[in-house]
Amino acid sequence: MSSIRDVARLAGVSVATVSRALSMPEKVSKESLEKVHAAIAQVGYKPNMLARNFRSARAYAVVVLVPDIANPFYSLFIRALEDRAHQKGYAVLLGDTRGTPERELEYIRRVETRLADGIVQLRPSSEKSVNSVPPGVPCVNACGCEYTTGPAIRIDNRGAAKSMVNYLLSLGHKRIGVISGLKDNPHAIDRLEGYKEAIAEAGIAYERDLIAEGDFTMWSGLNAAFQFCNMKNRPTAIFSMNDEMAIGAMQTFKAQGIRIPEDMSVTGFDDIAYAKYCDPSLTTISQPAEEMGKMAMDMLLKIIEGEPLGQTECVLPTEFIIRKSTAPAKVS
Amino acid sequence: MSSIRDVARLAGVSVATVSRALSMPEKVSKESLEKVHAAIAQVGYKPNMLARNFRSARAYAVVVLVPDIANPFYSLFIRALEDRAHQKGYAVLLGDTRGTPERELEYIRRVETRLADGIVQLRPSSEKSVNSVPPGVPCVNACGCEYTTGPAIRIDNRGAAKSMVNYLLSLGHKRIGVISGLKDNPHAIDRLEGYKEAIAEAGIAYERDLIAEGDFTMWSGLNAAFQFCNMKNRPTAIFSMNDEMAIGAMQTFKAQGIRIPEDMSVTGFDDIAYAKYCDPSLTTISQPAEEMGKMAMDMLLKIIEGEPLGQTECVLPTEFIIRKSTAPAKVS
DNA sequence: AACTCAACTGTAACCGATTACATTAGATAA
DNA sequence: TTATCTAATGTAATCGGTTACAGTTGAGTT
Repeated sequence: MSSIRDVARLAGVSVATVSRALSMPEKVSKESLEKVHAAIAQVGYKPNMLARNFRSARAYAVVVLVPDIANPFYSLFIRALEDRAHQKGYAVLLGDTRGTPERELEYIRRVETRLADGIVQLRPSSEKSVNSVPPGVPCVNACGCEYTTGPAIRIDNRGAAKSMVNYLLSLGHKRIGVISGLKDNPHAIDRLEGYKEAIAEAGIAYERDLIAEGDFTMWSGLNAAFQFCNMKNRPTAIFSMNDEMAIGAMQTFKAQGIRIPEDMSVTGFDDIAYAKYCDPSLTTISQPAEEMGKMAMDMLLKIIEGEPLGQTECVLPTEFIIRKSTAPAKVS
Repeated sequence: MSSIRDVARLAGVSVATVSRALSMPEKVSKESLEKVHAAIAQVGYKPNMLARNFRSARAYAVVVLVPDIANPFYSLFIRALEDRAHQKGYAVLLGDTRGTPERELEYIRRVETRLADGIVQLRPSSEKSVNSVPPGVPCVNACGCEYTTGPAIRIDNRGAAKSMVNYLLSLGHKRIGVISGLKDNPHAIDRLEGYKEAIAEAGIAYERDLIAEGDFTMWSGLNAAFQFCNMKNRPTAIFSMNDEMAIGAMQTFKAQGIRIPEDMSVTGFDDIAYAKYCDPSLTTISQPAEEMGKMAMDMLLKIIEGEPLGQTECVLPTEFIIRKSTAPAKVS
C-alpha cells in the first residue's frame, strides 16, 4: 500500500507538499500540483484516514444508541441522522443495545476511547437511568422525556397524549383503556400523565384496571387487548402508546368479533408507515422522526466542535392524524 | 487527556510495560501489574484506540451498505449483523445509500481509505451494476441474486418463487398476477424466473399483462393492485414479490370490495413482522434474515483476516408459511 | 564458579499523516 | 545594491500506541 512518502518520492517533492496539495491546494504551485496528482494517479494512492484521524484526535464518527433498530420509528430517525452525519463528513456507528446495560456501556466506552466523537441516545434515559453518560462525553438525548437531563430533542409526550385522549372524550367515550409501555419507561410515564390529566379534567375517575402494560411490540399489544375483551364493563376506546401495540390490539379485537371502530375505537402513537395501511387505518400522533434525527445530529456536532448551542432542549411539534380506527361512542 | 506515558511515569515503569499490562498481562509481574492498574485508576487513563487502530492498520469497523434502513427486512438483517460484529470487536458503520451511486461510492471509499475494513452489501448487485467494489476491498454480498459474483449469502429466489406459485396453482388458480419489483432488480428477475417456470410446467401461457411493476414499497403495491381491479379478466391470485407490496395490494382489493381470500388470494415474500398481524394474515416466504446477517459477518471477517473461506457462495433455505390470505380458487 | 535459561523490563523505532519552523528564490522597493 | 517581502518548499517533530530487540536479574545446572 502506497503512502504519502511514495507519492512524494515519485513526484520529486516533499511529503509536506503532497499533504498541502491535498488539503490546501491554493498554497502549492501549479507545477507541483500537477506532479503530485500525476504521482497519485500512478501509484493509486489513497490517503490513510486512520492516520489522519489519529493525528487530529477525531474519529469523525458518532454512535447512535438505539434499543432496537427493527422498530420502524427508530429506523426512520436513524435514516435521517445518517443522512445529516454523512453530509457533515461523519460516520454513524450503529449501537443496537437490545436494552442491555452492558452493551450501552460498551458503546459509551467507544467514545471514551476515541473511536467515536459523541453519542445520540435514542434510549429514553430518565433520572433513574443506571448508565448515565459520563461528563465530558458529548451526548444528545433524542426521544427523551420531561425529566431528561442534558441536551435533548424530544416531543411533548404528555401534551400529545392528552390531546389524543381529549379527542376520544369528544367522541363521547367515557371509559378509555390504555395500552401502556413498560411502567418505568419515560415515554410511558409522560403519556400516562397526559391521559390522567385529560380524564381528570373531564371529571372521570382514574381506574387502574383500564391500564394494560405492554412493551411496545405488536405481540404485547395483541395480548394486552385480551385483558379488555374479558372485562365485564368493557372500555369503548383504547389509547395505545404506540402504533405497533395498537395494530396488535386491533387484531385481537377483530378476532373476538369486536368491530373497529363501531364497537371499539383504537388510537396509536408514532404514525409508522404501516399505520396508514392497516385495517382500519389508524388514528394516531405523528412524530417528526426525520426532523428529530437531523436536529439531534446538528446539536451533537455543535457540542463536539465546541460551538455554543442556543437551547439545550428542543421540543418539536407533533401532528394529530385522524383516520378510520376511531368513531363516536355508541349511545347506550 | 492522559496518555500511556503519563501512566508509565506515575507507575514508575516503562511504556512497554504498561502496554503489555493491558494487552498481555501474563507477561508482566504481579507487582508491575498492580502499580500500572493503580496508576491507570489514578489518572483515569483510557487508551486511545485511534492510535491503536492506526498502528495495527485496522479500523475494526465494517460498512453495511443498505438501500433503505427503514425496510423491515433489512433492519432485521442489520440487527443480527451488528450483534455478530459486536461480539467480534468490530463496529458497524451504517451506509444508507438511498439507492444513489454516489453514496455507494463514498462508502466504498471509506474502506479504501482505511476507515473500515470491509463491506457487507445488501444492495443487490448484478453484473450490470455500475459501481462494483474494486478488487482488494473485502466484500460480501448479502441478498444477492443468481448472477452475483464474489462471496455471497443469498436464498434461492427462483426456487422459492416457484414453490409459491406452485402452491397457488395447486389451489386451482389459473390466472396468477404478479406484483414485481423494478424490472432490473436482481431479486425481481430471479423471482420472475421462478414464476415463469412454474406456470410453464403447469402448461399456462405467460401473459405480460399479469405483471405489474412496483418498487417494493407498500404504496407501490397499493397502486399496482388497481391495475388488476380494472381488468376484464381478473386474476384470482396475486404473487407479490415482497410483503409490503402485498399488504398495500390487500388494502386496495378490500377497498374495492374484493374479498381476501375468497375472491382473491394474495401472497408475499420476506415474512416481515406485520405479515403475521395484518388482515388477513399473509401467506408468505420467510427469509432467514438473522441467519443471513450473522453469516455475512462471519464470512466478511474471514476475508478481512485472511482466513480461507470454505465456500464463496452460501444459499440458505427459506420457509414456506401458509396463513389466511390464500384459499382455493372458486369453481366458476 | 561458570553457564544456561526463563522471566521480566526498558529503549527506541515505527505506523502515516499534519504542521511549526526554517529555508530558498524571486519580485519589489528604497 | 541592498533590504524587505511573499510565495513555495523542505525538514523534522509530533500524535499515542505497539513491538523488535537488547539488557538485567535470579534460579537452576554442571
